[in-house]
Amino acid sequence: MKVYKIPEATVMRLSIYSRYLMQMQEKGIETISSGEIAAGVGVGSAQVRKDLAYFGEFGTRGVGYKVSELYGHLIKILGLNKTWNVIIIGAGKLGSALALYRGFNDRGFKVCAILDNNPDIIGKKLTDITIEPLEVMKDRISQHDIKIGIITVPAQAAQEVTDKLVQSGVKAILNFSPEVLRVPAGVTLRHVDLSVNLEVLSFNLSFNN
Amino acid sequence: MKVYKIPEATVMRLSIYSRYLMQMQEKGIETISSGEIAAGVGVGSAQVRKDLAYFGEFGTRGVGYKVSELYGHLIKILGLNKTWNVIIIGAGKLGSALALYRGFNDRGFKVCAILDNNPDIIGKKLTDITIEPLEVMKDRISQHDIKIGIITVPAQAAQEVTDKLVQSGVKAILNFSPEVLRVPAGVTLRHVDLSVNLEVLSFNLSFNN
DNA sequence: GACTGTGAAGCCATTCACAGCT
DNA sequence: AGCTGTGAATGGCTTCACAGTC
Repeated sequence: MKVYKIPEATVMRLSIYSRYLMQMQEKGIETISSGEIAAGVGVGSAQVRKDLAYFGEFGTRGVGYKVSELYGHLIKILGLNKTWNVIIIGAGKLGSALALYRGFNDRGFKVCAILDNNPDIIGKKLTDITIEPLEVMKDRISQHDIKIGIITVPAQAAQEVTDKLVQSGVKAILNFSPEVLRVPAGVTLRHVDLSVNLEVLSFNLSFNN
Repeated sequence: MKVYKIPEATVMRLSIYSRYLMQMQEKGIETISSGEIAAGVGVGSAQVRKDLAYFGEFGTRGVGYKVSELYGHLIKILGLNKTWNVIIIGAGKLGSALALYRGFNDRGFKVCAILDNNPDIIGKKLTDITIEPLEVMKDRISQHDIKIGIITVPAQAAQEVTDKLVQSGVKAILNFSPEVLRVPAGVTLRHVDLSVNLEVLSFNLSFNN
């Protein structure tokens, strides 16, 4: 375990392996090989073993991996052996949809607050949380010890919101706005660019015929 | 008929460059250098030039690029010089949010149909389109010559819906469900895995301290 | 002097292939 | 015999550095 930098692609695959293992566990499967995991998630078996090798030796030669054990390791590696409180900024359609997305809860992410600056929707309830104004950002973040923020505001507001989140102590940001954001060192940023994803499809359709 | 293989990362950046150029154009800027584009979107200037070099020589040495001209080239490269009709399968919160997402319309994607199998929401109107049952899939796809499908159904329904889309003539799929999908050769697939994105953040928060 | 276009170098992730265990 | 773990080979994207052009 003498590793500095883990490839991001590896981390994403670990997340996918862990979900696959959860399914296998529910099916009652107790032992699994790298080849079976690979077939299940659409990668090569050497890739699976290499990804795991960054973090230790979890298998038994000649046998494979114990599903529950490997799953436990992956959950710990991914930091999912605790609940992460999350704040969403932007309570439009997309922000509201994410706030109610079950997939987050299932994996240990809890949306504790959703903020917006539109007076027309402030006060509206989404199941158990209420849309609040941006002013409460700092309070909610320290109150719930929030480390992760999700941005679903329009492009022109995104950098300002980002700065406020960072200033309030958030350490990781998932950006759904179509804007390239800057964060200081020490803050992790990921960009889910919806239009870019469709445009890659458009490119492939246009270019390959 | 692939000529050269274009890295996917390049295509994604081209999409981002094009959006940045649109902004610069609106600001009235007529000429721009690779270094300015690079600074604007957070990459290196050599990267910008290499990305463009896959498709031709668009600049003038010693000067830079004409914004409107380069923008036009990128739009054509990305296949955005036409309108793409899109179908969404799954009219839950996320599917509805995507159906109403302005960013798609702004870039030439038109959501023509949104389907679901839940009788409680079939018939509901989202602005100008109405939620319809899955049975109309094939009709809508041929009627609007739809090549792109977006999947926002639960995991357990995703592969079945994918197969139906492919069978109905869709050639590109954007998958928002947390499920690894299989498509035949000739169909492009992209996966936007919301949980994976949060889990990468969780990993970074856990691992780097 | 400034900036593009590009071969070469560097770097990083993936795949191969096999030694090592069970 | 079967499967993991891993050094070596491969392949591919990014960065460098500079010749070419305005």
